[in-house]
Amino acid sequence: MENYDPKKIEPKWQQYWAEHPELYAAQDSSNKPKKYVLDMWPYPSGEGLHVGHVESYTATDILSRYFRMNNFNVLHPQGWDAFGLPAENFAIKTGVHPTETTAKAIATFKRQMKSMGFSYDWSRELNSSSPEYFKWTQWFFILLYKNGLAYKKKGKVNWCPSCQTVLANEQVEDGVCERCKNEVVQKDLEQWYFKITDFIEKNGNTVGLLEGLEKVDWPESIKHAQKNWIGKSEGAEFEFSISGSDKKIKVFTTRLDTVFGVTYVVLAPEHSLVSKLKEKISNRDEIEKYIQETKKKSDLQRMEAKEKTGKEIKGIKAINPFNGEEVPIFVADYVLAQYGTGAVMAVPAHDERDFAFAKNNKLPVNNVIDPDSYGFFAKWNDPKKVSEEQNYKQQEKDYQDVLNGKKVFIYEGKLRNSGNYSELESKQARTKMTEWLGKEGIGKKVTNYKLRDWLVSRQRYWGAPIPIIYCDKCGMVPVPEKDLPVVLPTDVDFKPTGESPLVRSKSFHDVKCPTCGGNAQRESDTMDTFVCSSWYYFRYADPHNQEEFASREKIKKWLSVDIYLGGAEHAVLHLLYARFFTKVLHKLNYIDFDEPFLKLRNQGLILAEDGRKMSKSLGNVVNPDEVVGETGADSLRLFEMFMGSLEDAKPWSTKGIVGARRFLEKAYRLANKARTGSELKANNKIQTLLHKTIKKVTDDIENFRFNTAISAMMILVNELEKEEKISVADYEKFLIILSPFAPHIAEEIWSELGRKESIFLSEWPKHDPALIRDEEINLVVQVNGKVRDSIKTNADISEDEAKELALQSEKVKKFTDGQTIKKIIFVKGKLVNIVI
RNA sequence: GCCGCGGUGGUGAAAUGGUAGACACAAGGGACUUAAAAUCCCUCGGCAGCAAUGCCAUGCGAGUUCGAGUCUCGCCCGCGGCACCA
Repeated sequence: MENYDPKKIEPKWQQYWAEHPELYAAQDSSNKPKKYVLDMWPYPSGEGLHVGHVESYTATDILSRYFRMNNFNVLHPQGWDAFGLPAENFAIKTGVHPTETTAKAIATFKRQMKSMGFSYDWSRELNSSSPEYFKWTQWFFILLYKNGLAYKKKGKVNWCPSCQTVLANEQVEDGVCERCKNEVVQKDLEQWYFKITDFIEKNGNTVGLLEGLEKVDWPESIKHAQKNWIGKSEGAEFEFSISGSDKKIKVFTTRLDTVFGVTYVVLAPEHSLVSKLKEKISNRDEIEKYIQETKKKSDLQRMEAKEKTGKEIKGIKAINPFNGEEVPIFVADYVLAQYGTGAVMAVPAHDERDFAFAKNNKLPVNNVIDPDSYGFFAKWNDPKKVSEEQNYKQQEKDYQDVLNGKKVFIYEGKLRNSGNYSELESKQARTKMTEWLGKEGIGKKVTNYKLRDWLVSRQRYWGAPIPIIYCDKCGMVPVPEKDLPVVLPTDVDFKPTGESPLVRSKSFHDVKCPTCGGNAQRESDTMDTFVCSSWYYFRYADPHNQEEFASREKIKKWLSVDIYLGGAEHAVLHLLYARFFTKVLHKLNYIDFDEPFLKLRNQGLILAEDGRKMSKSLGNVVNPDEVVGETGADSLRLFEMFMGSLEDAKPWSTKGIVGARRFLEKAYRLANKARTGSELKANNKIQTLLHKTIKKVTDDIENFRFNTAISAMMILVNELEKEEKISVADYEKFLIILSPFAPHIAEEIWSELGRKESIFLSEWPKHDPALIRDEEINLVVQVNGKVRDSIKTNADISEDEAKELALQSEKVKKFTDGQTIKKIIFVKGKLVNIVI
């Protein structure tokens, strides 16, 4: 055998695999059990594949190959989330059409993926920017539109001045654009929305977005992020009447139990009542001025302002229906117009924000929850924290401060100063109070959510056109299915103007109405690229279907996705939207499942060698092409899996990769020692280790612990190296378990051994339970939990024998001599602990 | 502020409540070589000791337990998510 030369063997086997698609193609007509193993499809950026891509694609490749060898019919496709701003921005700068840029980037990505030996079924490749694909994206839009789930609405929206387009709430992070990091401003615009809020809770037979999280195997952090984003809060809505007006102020609260502590009511500056009550307001100018001022502030400024500002609306008062008290009404920008009713009852004694505002405006603070009743002192009573008397005095003072309204108390407890409700616990009080509201007809139990409908229209070119036509006579008309796809025109000027570039394309914009044939115009906005990626996993099941987005039969065969891998940054973006789409299809009876991704894992970030994020500007990006060229794809695959656990962030190490390479070289050289059975004596030690390794690697793959699977194989190889001869049968078993990790070298050695068929047609080896049983163990002997000796003995030594053995140990005697032994703990096959 | 995840050698990291540091990188020493590379062997958490060995050690402090990196509580630090959501 020659030396291990990945430059030679890797291209050779990549070509072989390209010529033998039957090795990895998903089989629509097979009866074998299926596995759908999916990567989040990448945006084909001009920069090419990142080592972070390589990490997660290697993981799914290992799983796919492993499942195939375990006799599963595996669907493992790849495609391109090809619409998006970078290509369009590039076009603005250079005039090169996005179609061209995208095609080039895809070619690079695909070449790089093939050079890694990933076993994708390329016959199912998708490209979201191809008309064959976005025809169905448009079809989905119309499906939603026809079912009342897509609608147009004017309202406050997020506008990115740099990207020159609106953004969904999910695409705004800390007030800045998720893409370009510029500050987002609010604009009043008419835009398209998808009714994602219809699916927060159960919708017909379709399990909602919240409840559905309970049954999927996803990282807790992602589930949490989604729950958080949906932001469910249960409370009550009820009305304050206004003295001297028949208008009412509707408020939402989760703390109805504190309603006797209301000392004022606040309206958001945007609240419609302010203008409706104009005539009654005596300080109209002052209020108007305040509202204008807050309008000037961006959301970011409003959030950052620490002072709670506001103005009292003079001339009117709100009446607390529970006690008939008249309280002042304020406008203040700490109340959000978009949430709840845009108005709140303020209870400074029991809410930090109200407390801060009340202090600023010298408003009364009325305590209505007894802090003593609900463990206010629990914290102070902890003897570890406070045993000193001076702290008792502090407690006393805090207690008095709460009662006197000098301190805020936000916890629940027993009500006081609350009329008939005094002495009730918070929870009980809320129930009774809500009942009373219902009886009086002034309020009810209400659940609020933070999640808003998904804003899907974008004023950009490089996306799927929204298939709607505006007719002077017929109004809004969806493009008939037979006319789909609505393709992108080529006569456009890419320069962003705040309108979609499509507006200025004559060939695109003017059209005949499909209903009446009269003059009409096309909708010129395109769809958010997240719409394209909300349904692509269906298309892989049936990628060439001309009649449907995918046939029911194929969907039934392949979906749901069994294993889904991708970055955590999609926690509330793609992963939420895709679940919404699946739920819509379930509701409309296209499919019979309502969660798209059963098992989700996030790969951790691969950081640069300096521990910072890889970025072009820092010049610390690792290019997979270079690594493959220098060390080989198998080494890169192996090393990325070996670096640490899949889900953790970990820094790249140029030096570290040589460990992977050395391991492969050792494995390769072992072929020289391989002999057929008759030349060998039975080697129990090797047999045991081999079968333990098979078990460990199998378990580890199933549990995404690729790093420890590799170290187990390293241990095996280190041991095999010490042998003069090894059995071919044993060696082949090792090659098979290595093959998902390092497919090229495994194929190469396999064929060197004289095998004519691909190693990937082999069956995954099973460990022999009889062989992995240890005959001998090291019995650990502890004294008071400290290890004092380790005695080699047989594995099924009895309790009495073990204790006897332990007590005889000289090392142990040093510690036990002259002591009374209280007891002896025995753990079978493991240890003896002598307690003195 | 709230929620989630994490903190282990020089480094990346392993450890069903049962020998902490497997595996690998780096470093040091040695063999082979005219020499280098490659390869192989040895050492490699800290302190003390020639050694046997002992003590200390998984962010800090307590607790549960025969026994805690692992479980509980309280802190500190880092990363991520949410955040004037009433």
